[in-house]
Amino acid sequence: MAGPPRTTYRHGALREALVDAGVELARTGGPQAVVLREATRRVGVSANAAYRHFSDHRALLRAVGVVAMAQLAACMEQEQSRTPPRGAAAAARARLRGVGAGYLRFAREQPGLFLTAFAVNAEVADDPAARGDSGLSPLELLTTALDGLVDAGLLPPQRRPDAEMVAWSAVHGLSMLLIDGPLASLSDEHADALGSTLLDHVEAGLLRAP
Amino acid sequence: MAGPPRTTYRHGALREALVDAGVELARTGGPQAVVLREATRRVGVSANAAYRHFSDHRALLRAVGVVAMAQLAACMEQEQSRTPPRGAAAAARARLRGVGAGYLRFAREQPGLFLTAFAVNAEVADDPAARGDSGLSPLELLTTALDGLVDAGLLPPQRRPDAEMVAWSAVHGLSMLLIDGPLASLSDEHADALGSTLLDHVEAGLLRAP
DNA sequence: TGTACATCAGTGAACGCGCGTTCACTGATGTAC
DNA sequence: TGTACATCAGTGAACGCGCGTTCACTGATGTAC
Repeated sequence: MAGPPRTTYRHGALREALVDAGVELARTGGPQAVVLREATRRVGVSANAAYRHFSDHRALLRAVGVVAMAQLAACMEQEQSRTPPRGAAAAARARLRGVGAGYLRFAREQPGLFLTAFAVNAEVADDPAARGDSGLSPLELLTTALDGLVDAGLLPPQRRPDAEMVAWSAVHGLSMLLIDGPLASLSDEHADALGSTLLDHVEAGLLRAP
Repeated sequence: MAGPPRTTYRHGALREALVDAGVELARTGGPQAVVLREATRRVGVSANAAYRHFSDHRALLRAVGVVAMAQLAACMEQEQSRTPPRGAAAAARARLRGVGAGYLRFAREQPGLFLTAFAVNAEVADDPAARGDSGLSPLELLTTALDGLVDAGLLPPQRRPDAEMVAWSAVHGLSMLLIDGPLASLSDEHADALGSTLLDHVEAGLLRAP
């Protein structure tokens, strides 16, 4: 983790190294585990060196959260690009599906980062680094997908305003039940199946006749 | 909080007093705020006196969680008894509605206790004190309501197995978005309306034709 | 090209804090005689 | 009814821990002459 002892007096890329260490801490133990002293320890630097690059502990956590948020967005985009859609309507549905599937997969595979992203959500919403390859944040990916469903004539426009919240709630709730909650001990197969079923329900709920 | 200084050497009901203090801490600051030393401080007792009644800090948190869980169940039951239903089908639907509405209301009105109940969820599931007046736990209230929908012929039996998870996810997810997340700054009116809409969606999703 | 110097990213030690937990103890209480 | 006594719920002090943060500092680096 700390690598070979520095020969140079100056580290050269301490900020990045601290963020990396912080990401690893968050990955393993969630936002609570992003401890400033531990990050500096892992990088092999004195504790107060962090203050050259972060105003305080929270700023480090925020930087870690930005990375987590970007990874979440990337996970969604990756899921979206898995099933090449044929036809505009199918493509629109697949885009929403990808958003949900990516969210669930990230929560399940990287619960620590997922919780960290959520923990700093409000503070990093405007950060241009908290985005995927498309340049969109997780929320923007959802918004775009829902807009696409309206454009395709699948989602009744009067249902559009609440659609974010309905879809996000369902998917976020399942994520939490699977991470912390009563569904934490499920096998991956069962969890995946549950995720699929949930996404079916969300789709059916949104796309049902008005 | 601490009341008048004890005249008797023995407290007499220290366990209850510590749980009460813990509940107040949880109410204000969530599970993180349930600090053993602070609870003893509020009761006006030395820190280690707690160890006469709890094996360790976690045991105190668990006891607080049991109270929170019972209050959650009571909130659901209260919501269920609000609208007296007419007709078996309407009654079955109202029972599910009450479960969801109570969950959302408790999360919104007592976020600290809500998070505490969730935090100790697995550990207090079997505790007979973690129940409402009906003797049912929150999960059992949900299960019972869903069974009632099947009995009333409203919920297709093949959808029954996943129904808990679908309903719970939606409602838990919205709760979290409202507490911690991007919906935290909503007005009560808007939050209530959102809750209603979400419950409509859940119902529509579960009860739609097979 | 070589040297003096300002910059500023690092160091090492220390701070105050609050936590959970353990120790040997004390004294109010209820009970047995 | 009065007294000796065992019980055990409390006390007070201390422990080790790890945290975030601040202090005065040092020395490698790049730049100006």
